[in-house]
Amino acid sequence: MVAAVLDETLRALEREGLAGLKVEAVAAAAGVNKTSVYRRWPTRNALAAAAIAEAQAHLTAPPETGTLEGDLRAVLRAVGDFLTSTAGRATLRVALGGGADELEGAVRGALEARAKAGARAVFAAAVARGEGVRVRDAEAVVFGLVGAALHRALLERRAIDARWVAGAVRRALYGVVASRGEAAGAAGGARSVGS
Amino acid sequence: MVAAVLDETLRALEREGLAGLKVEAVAAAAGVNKTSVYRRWPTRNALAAAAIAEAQAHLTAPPETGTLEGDLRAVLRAVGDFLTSTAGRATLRVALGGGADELEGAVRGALEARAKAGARAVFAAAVARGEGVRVRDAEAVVFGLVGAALHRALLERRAIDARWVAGAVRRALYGVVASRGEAAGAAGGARSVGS
DNA sequence: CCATCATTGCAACAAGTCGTTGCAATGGCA
DNA sequence: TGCCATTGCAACGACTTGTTGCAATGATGG
Repeated sequence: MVAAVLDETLRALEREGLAGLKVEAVAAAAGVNKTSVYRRWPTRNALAAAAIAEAQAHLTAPPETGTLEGDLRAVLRAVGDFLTSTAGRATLRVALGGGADELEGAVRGALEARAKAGARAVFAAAVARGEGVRVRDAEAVVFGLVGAALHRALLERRAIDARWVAGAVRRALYGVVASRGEAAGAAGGARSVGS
Repeated sequence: MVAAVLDETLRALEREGLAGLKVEAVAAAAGVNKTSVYRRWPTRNALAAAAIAEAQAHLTAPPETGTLEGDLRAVLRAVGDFLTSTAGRATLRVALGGGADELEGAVRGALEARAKAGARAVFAAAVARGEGVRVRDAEAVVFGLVGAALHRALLERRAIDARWVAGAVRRALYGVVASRGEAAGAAGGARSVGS
């Protein structure tokens, strides 16, 4: 019963957002009486928080690949999977809410902490391997990539596939300005790195 | 009366989103009877659509600066201003909605078309000037920058100031990998370009 | 100055939603 | 069997939503 309700809650959050979450509708969709839902989760926020916590618990960090470009691709693919799942879209809808709500802030904080930790880990490993990057750029690069994925998944509504991920990571690392004389070379060379 | 209601509608959309929009509350906040609102805009979506259309009508394209980096900074600053305004946040909340709604799709389409047009114009001008970029990358770069701004404004909730804009554009154009031997030089040199 | 017309305010309404409560039914466990 | 926690069910009061009829207002034109 708990699992079914939390699952339907995620589905409802994805569709309607936190403000539009209807406990009674969730209960009905889960084949349960609304009284049971109210008894276990007294408020709308408690129900939403439980559903989101459940969803986050199933997340797992991508494995190391041995190169910064590979690691970033893996991270961005994981972000893409998250952004195209019901759990992820529900989480994001709550995180992107108005701002006054306490739950929204907590979800935002959790997402940001996760991204920040991943960014530092991946860049620290790259620096240790002697790749020409600075840990100083870690957050900015990863936040930028996650932002690009947000734009693609939530605004453009296009698929976050391997091809797009590879291009985004390549642009983030090497830019798009042809540096003196080695025009397409950098892009082509970079494309052979990573998973 | 019309202006006051549409203004309050934007404020309400920013706070509560499309699903949480309460016509009666908007009317009260605008110092108007709800009947008058219902007569002019029969449905919730009609009211929201009118408010968003009003908001978009006041937008203006940033001026050309003479360099790609300067143009991109101007565009990103404009995006930042939009994302920190009531009108912008309201628009985005609607655009990022569940997906089934017709209004949401229309708003997404309008935002994307605007970004796409800006991207092509800026990159086409840069290519014409002989800067080492390809128009092919225009959309990807601008969408990536807009996405980064989304992440910063809506998830991190940090200010989109000149410093951050300059860094984001520099990274987008030149990347973060120190290309053979000119480690910090590329960043420092790039910083002197543009507005 | 008056007649006309559109706009707005107001009060009441049916229908529906929200969260609570009291009580009965169910089912696992000793 | 007796006990306990969990769930279903029906009813409730309070509130919200969108509609309607009617009166007040105010601008325009003769």
